[in-house]
Amino acid sequence: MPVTIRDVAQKAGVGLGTVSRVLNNSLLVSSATRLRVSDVIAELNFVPSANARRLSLGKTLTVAAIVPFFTRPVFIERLRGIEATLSESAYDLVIYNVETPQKRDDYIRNVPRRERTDGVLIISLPPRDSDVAGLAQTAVPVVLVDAYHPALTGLDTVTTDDVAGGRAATQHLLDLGHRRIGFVGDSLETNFNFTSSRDRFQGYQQALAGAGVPFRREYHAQGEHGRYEARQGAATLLALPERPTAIFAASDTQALGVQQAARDAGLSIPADLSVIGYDDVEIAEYLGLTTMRQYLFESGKRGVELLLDRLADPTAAPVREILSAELVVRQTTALVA
Amino acid sequence: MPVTIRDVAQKAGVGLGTVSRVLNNSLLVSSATRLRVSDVIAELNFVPSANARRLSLGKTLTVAAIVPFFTRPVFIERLRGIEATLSESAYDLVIYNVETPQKRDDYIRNVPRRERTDGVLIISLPPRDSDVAGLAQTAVPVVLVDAYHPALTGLDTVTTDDVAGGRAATQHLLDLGHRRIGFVGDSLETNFNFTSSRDRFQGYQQALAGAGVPFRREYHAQGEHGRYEARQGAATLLALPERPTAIFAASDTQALGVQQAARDAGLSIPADLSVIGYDDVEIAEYLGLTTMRQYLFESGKRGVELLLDRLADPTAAPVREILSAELVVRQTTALVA
DNA sequence: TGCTAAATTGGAACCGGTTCCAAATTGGAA
DNA sequence: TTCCAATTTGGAACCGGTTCCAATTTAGCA
Repeated sequence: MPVTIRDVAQKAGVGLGTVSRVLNNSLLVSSATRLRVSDVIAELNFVPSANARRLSLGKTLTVAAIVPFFTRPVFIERLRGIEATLSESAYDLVIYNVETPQKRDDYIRNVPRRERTDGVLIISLPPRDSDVAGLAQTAVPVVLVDAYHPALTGLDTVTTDDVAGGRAATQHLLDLGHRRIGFVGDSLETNFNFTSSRDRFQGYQQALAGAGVPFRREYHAQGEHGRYEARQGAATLLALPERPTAIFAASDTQALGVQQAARDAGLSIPADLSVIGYDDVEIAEYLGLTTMRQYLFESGKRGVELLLDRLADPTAAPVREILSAELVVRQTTALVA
Repeated sequence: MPVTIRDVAQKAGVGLGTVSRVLNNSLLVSSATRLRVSDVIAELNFVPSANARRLSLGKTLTVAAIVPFFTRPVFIERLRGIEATLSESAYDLVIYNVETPQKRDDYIRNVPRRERTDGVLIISLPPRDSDVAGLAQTAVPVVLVDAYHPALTGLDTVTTDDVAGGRAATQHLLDLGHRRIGFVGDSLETNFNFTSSRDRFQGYQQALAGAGVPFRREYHAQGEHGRYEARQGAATLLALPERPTAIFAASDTQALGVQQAARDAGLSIPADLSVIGYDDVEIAEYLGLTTMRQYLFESGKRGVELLLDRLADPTAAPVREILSAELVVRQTTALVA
């Protein structure tokens, strides 16, 4: 029932190869013919079948993004960069949302296949050792965004230096005179092997060491990622006999939980407790939260650009890009009392 | 290079029709044959080409969602419902993000085509009169979610009764004794013809009328959707000689702007000013914002369900579903002083 | 005007599935 | 044992594009 390229060819009185050439702006068509064919295409309201095109080209014209919890602000912002950049190209975006370790394994193993997609972006999901062999020799290009594996040097990657970011956040608190600094973050071992919290914790430890402040195990609260869990973790810290005067939360979401805990404990911010978050999500500005700004949108954008580059030239040397994070001082941090 | 169904057939010593039957769980295969073919499929790590399948079936196995500003929390939450429901089916989701009126027109006109997709969800974008003819007779099923057009009675729709919601929000303020109630919302005419703010405004007027409170034009602030604009609009209201004692914001985002304006004006909430929002986005709970809860996730879920039903039975009578909204009282509303 | 190179054009073959019809096999009843 | 119906199997034709090669037309030049 739909109009096909053969209908157009017949009506225009040309061969179907010619119609195809017109569609693809080939230079091998005389302008008279091009005009005639274009008219018929418009007249019949012909739109070529994307599927036939894909099959014939042996490409899917599709880029896949494998992303965990895609409704969290951090991932949304990265996706926005991906979408904005990709929408200018000929590729469609298909999102694979990961909410369980099973889906994660399924997608990482089965999405990067020529039959499914032309290229893959893996967001914030560090490959496991068992994935490495598969990813190192996939038929389609894979770009890691905010994820890394030491053995996957062949893949383009865009990461943020979370260790440096964690150091900078902690240094900010040290500079304000704080010495009793707590850390509220994800469990060091997560189901999804997220590294950001772990790396920021490492930066925290480095900064403390650099300032000659001993790390106190009891100042480290870890739990599932989320506001509620962070609130509980922070509550424990604030109940200590010698409570921290400042808390570094591994994400803005967790910083909100810390603020709740402070409120619960009757502490005012920043007078009694300084709080610094991480990410600079949209709501942070509204809440006046001091935080580390990550270039989230940019990371998605760069990821797509690297992927498109690689699709254009599969032999180019792999690129490893590292974005920086930047301290944004607002109203939740102050000199130690 | 990739393994094809013919490779499998050859290796298993069967015809390619038989392999296809195994893939599609046809009953017309003996179990011995099925087993043998399955073994070869596993051995060769064969995955059928989705494109070839689509072309052969004449279907795209894809559902399109046309959604404005997909990074806003409200739309994200609807998309989450869509994604969660669709991921259980055989369909992939392709998101068309609308950020300009041009894209909107382009997508509404060109996405609902058999060549591109099997079904379309249009989110929060009310069709224009010029779209009606096209949508009424598209080749593919279209479901409207949070959007409506009186002439499109043939389409399945899921909407929320925003007029009733606006009435309920306003009634809550009236019940608390407020009589000077402001409204901060979108411009009545928006580029995208969004109806939610307009409808809630209508509910607001109805509730006022029902309580015998005259509508005061100067209590109505309108502007572009956003926190910043709402802050400005609210500032104007709060600067009036006889300022409102309560403000109904057409969305939670705008309610945040109203709160900022109150803070700027040195008013405390809810002692000096009651504020109610709309949507109950995630952050509302954290901020203790009184608001109207919409079933956003549910709307996406139902939209997909209606679409899948229609794909299964194109002749069924169109369904029109209306979700309700629910008052959630938190800490930003109180009895009038 | 005749001839050759360059520019256009037509359409078969192909991409990798599904489907349908005809052929082969199996099983049961007579 | 024979025959027929039911079950199972094989593979050609098809979906609608692209591409490549051969054929045709056009253009340039002696």
